Amino acid sequence: MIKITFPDNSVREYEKGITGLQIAGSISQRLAQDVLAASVNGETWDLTRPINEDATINLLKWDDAEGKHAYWHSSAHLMAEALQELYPGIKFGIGPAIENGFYYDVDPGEGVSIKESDFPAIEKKMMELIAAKEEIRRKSISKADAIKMFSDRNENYKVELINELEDGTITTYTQGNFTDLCRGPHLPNTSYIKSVKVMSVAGAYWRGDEKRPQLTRLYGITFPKKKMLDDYLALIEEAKKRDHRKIGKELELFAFSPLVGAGLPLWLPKGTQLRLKLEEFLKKIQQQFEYEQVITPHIGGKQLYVTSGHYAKYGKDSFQPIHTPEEGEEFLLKPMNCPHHCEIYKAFPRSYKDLPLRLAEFGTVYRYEQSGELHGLTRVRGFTQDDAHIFCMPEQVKDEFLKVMDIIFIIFKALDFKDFEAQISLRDPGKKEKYIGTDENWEKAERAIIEACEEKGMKARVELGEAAFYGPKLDFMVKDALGRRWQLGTIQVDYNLPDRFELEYTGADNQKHRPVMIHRAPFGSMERFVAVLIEHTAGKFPLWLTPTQVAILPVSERFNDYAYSVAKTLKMQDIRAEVDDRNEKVGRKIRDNELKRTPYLLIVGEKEAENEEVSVRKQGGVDQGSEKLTTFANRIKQEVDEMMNPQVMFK
RNA sequence: GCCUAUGUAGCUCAGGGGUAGAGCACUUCCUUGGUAAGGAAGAGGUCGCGGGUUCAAUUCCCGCCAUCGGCUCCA
Repeated sequence: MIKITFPDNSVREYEKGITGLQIAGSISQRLAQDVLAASVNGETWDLTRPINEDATINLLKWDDAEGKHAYWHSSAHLMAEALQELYPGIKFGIGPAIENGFYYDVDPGEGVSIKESDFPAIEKKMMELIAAKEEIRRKSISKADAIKMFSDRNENYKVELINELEDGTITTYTQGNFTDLCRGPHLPNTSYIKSVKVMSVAGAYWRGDEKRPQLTRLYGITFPKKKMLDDYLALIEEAKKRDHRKIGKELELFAFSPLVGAGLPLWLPKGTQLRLKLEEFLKKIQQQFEYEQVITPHIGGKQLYVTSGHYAKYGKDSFQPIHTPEEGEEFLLKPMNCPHHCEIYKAFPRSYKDLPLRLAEFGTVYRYEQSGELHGLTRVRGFTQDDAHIFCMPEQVKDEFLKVMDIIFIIFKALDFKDFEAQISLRDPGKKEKYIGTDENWEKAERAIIEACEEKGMKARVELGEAAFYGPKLDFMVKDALGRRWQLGTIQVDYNLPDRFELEYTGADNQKHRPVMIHRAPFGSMERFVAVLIEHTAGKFPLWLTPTQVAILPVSERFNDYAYSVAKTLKMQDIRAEVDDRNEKVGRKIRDNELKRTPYLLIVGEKEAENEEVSVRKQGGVDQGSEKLTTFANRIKQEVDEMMNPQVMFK
């Protein structure tokens, strides 16, 4: 007999060799139906794997991440099995469970491609294999046997994986005619899967390496109930309605033009109003934090970027140099603002009394992103960073870093961004050649970031190899409507550019010292930030961000037509109030659905009759009582002004 | 840059070798006191661009461009 301890610390005795599924059955029939995997001493196991020693067990269901993971992992195998049936000679790469569903990377063979039109056949085959209720069996295998087994089947991708595994830890899972190298865990059989959907197909490089073969990646998702699949698909449809590209077009915020070029957004009047409000908002905060605003040109001489190191690193992959009538003279579109700001620092001799020097600029930069990377406003080739560079003494770094974090928190709070993630990006210690600067400087900078996060008590994910090439960074990531992560705010500690530009200050000791530079952009870029803001609010921005257009319109017999034409000219959509005059045909047409979403504020009324009562309505048309037109107009104006004041916002 | 898909009216989309269709929106008129009202008439397109095949191409083929979903990249 063995002792099994449950999450509530209760203990039961079972026969040696009992399985998770049997334990679940001993508790209740329902649990035995719902359970998908078992956590045994903290390790996730198959339900059918015998337990031979005392153990702590947690039975995992759909709502447990690990349960769902096992479910989707088995689904990946199921899809692979279906593919093996449909595409003889197909070779398999890897097929993991992911956040929503799973994928499998496959090589269907020379000249064979799997297309969207093939999905129904794949789904049909998967359903057949489900109906066959194939048992999924785990087996330990020696490294030599594994290599032989997969070599015999020409599964060179799998063989490559096996070669990296340690002998004695290798397992395979088999269902029907399909055997896969896999750590598991898996469902007991294929019939657990009820509803399947192949979502999309994409190319994916083997092991994420551009230089290696490109495999076909099939994404899929499965559910234990048909309704759950329908709900999931409906959810995606809903999310697509929040797509900033769609809303940005509807609200006339921004546009693209083939003549201007891909990835070069045009800010339309209303989008510009929104953006300027955000910029003004940040400027006010930055004033309080003692930043100084600067302006620098959109181009810079080649030597500027040779000095900064960017030319060597990105020169070939950037917009190419601008030439002048002067022989050999070259300018580059600026891909970042730092070098310009370094030159501002160098414009004068600096004393320790001048530091920290905080130079801020809404700097527009141009980067030649790969064509396939462009994405709405979130990934563009010309964008404006809410950039600033803080030049400070080494002992001021942490304090300055913390202050920047404060600014970011203020912004996220003001805009109700709750679900952000923080990520500390360090360099890949194995690939030091990818980065510029000394080991000592890197270590100092990395330590400063980690300590600052600890001091703020902020949990941050640490990613190796994600650092910028000149320094480590702390990034703030926010998800878009479809759950894709985008980096917004960023803070980067840089010991390298000050070296390259030979920046100096005179210390209290009358000696020359090198300042440290902190790059930071709380929004990241105005383009990406607005995009994410649109998706988070579905285009219903907070009032203080809503560009306001206060108009007082005359009321007359022809009111309806006149108000309508004015509203149309102004592209008004948000009607906040209307004259309450039941004897007139009051702007019925204005409440047209199409007009409702304009980020404009409209007050209609008669200029002469300033004492006219207006009815004030909430969204949804609920009467909020009435007040004088002028009172209302003034109140709204004041309301908006107050909301624009950061001091009021964060009390 | 790579893989997949798409590109037809302002928007959402249908169609298909014989020089274009719907709904919504738009214009004019009529009707209408209520949160996406109804009717009549009208306007609107070089069917992404460039080649090829054909008597004839928006449709078939090739190339390019742009866009969607991914991969790689992201100073």
